[in-house]
Amino acid sequence: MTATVTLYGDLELRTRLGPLAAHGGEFVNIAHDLDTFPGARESARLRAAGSAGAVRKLFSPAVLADERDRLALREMAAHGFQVRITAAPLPQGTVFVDRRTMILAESPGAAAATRRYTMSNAAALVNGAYALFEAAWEAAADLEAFLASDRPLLDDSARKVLRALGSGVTDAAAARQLGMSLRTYHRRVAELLAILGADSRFQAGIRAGELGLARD
Amino acid sequence: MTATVTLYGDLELRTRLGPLAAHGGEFVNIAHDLDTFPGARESARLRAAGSAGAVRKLFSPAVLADERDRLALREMAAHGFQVRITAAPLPQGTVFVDRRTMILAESPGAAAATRRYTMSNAAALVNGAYALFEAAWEAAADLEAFLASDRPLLDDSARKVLRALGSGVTDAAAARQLGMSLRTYHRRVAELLAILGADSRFQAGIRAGELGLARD
DNA sequence: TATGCCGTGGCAGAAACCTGCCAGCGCCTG
DNA sequence: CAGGCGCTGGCAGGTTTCTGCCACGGCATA
Repeated sequence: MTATVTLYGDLELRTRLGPLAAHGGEFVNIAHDLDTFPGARESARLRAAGSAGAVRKLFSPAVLADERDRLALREMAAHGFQVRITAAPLPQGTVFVDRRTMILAESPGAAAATRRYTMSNAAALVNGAYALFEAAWEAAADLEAFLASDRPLLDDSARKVLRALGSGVTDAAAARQLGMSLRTYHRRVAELLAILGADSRFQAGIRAGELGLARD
Repeated sequence: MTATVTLYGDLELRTRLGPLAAHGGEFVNIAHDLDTFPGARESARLRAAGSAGAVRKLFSPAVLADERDRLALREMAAHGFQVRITAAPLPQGTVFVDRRTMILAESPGAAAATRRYTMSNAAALVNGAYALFEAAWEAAADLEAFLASDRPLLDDSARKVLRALGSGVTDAAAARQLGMSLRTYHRRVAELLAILGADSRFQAGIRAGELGLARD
């Protein structure tokens, strides 16, 4: 294979990717959701019997929109795949095989027969992209942690409470700032902690920090 | 230019990169430190007069090891560059120009004349790598936030306290788990909060979460 | 040996946080 | 209009956290 080739259609992708992925080495899949690459829902299960520990999957939060896909992700994780969610949209799908080959999905919305993929084993390109993947992976949240918190859609009130909490002032001061009574503030804090699935403020802070909630 | 070419030595890099970077469009620089790409310390200053807002730089924490480099980064930020630090090592340097061209540094430790770079404007490759960059960027910490916390090197004891705190149990339970008295645990907690520059546990939790300290 | 320093642990008092209880108010519905 | 519901705010009691104080033990040094 020359360093970089274009694959036309899902059939050609499967033809080329199949043998690469079949021998059980390291497999990395980065995608917007389970539609980014064809057969993602099925291939995960087929591979489950192999060296699942070498499989890493990074998705955008969009993958969690569908209940069945959430179940599918959980199943992957239960089979030993490492699944993480990043806050970024990941509009472009990427697959790494054994850190030597990468395949990029070019046309997210195209039909299976016309969809194009770019496949490369040029060391410099693969290594560079892989390093970026590692950076994104490092910062991404584990699937279960993500689901546990469910990346809550905090309403305005909750955001304000989170910000006040994060500023480090006493509850009395924060309540005054927000123009509510201390009792109400305490209620809001308790609700926020419940949303974040935390039993303490520190634990809630870690969750919020990891999910980037304090940046919103 | 064909889709992907190899550049040999820093001189050829500058010859090709110079015109691309000179017109002031978007410029992204991803690097281990300020040695990853030649002239990083000088070119940042030369560019400062242009559209600094379109310059983004992502570094690994190694870039902060040298005091002068920290000052250089601060200067970049003061000139309007966006500078972020990711927890990943970023062994491979990458430059994106206008989201259409990317250049990857191949030999981090090589001498200037023998160092190789791979340059590509293949849309699929560039877009895919760029998406990964965006994911890493999204999760990276702003330089000032990083420096403010200074990514504390927590010793074993502090890590244990952080983990105990993050588990959500009471201080009494955590102290028992760690085999220390409640008073000592409180001292350790206070020290950790001081290290994180926080006035409350929630605030400290956010800091720790954003910095990925809970994962170590 | 005596002294000083440092870290630990117990205790106490204060501050901060947590939550149940209840009254009051506004809104909605029959 | 009356009744029900939800939310707010004050209060009280309890729990958790915070930190100063002091005694003690271990270690290093003169």
